[in-house]
Amino acid sequence: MLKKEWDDGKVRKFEKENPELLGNNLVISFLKIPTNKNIYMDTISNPTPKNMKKLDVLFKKFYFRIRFISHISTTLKFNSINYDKRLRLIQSRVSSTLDATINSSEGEETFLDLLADEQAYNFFGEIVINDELVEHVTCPILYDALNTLTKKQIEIINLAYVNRLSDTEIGLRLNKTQQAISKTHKKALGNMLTYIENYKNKGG
DNA sequence: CTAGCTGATTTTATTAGCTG
DNA sequence: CAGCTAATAAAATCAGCTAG
Repeated sequence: MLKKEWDDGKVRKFEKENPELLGNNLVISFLKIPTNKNIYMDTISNPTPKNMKKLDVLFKKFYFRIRFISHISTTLKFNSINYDKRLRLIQSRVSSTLDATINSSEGEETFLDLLADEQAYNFFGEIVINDELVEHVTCPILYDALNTLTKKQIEIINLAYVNRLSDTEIGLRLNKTQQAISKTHKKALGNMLTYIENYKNKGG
């Protein structure tokens, strides 16, 4: 490659006449990149429209990149802060229920620990999805309590807690009114509670 | 952008009364 | 007693808005 024929005098003159431009942090960063510096020297030494255009395009690209990175960086920071905020908010709202600790024969655990994963793996490593709540329950008392319910009650409990349907949706599926579902649902929970309380009172 | 407020709408719970 | 309905009360959710 030919040695650059730069006019040092012209460059010095230009820099003397434009101290603000050359003092600009963005311009300083731009000129730190060798390719940019070369085009800059070319353009000052030989300011043809072609050279000027080249330098202009190069600087625009450089500027866009800086702005883009800055934008992405700000967005990421902003989003991560909000994500964290939201997480803490959700945590503060639900912590009193499933995260509450209870005493069991296996020491201290939370209500969340009593629930098994929705997805379990069988002997062959295949995912098995159960649609029966009993299959998800690992707490023996809860398991027994579930088994005291009527067929209808179990059906509604399954649809409500496994299929995540609302009372209205269950009613549509079973051809019953929402109120009927709500009543049976409540009755089922009440029956289970009675069973568990009786078990505890007997010294379980 | 989020939290918080408000009014509208939807969902859930309760009640009274009926049937098998 | 279990299970159902209609009417209605209560609670939860949503959409739109504002202040910080």
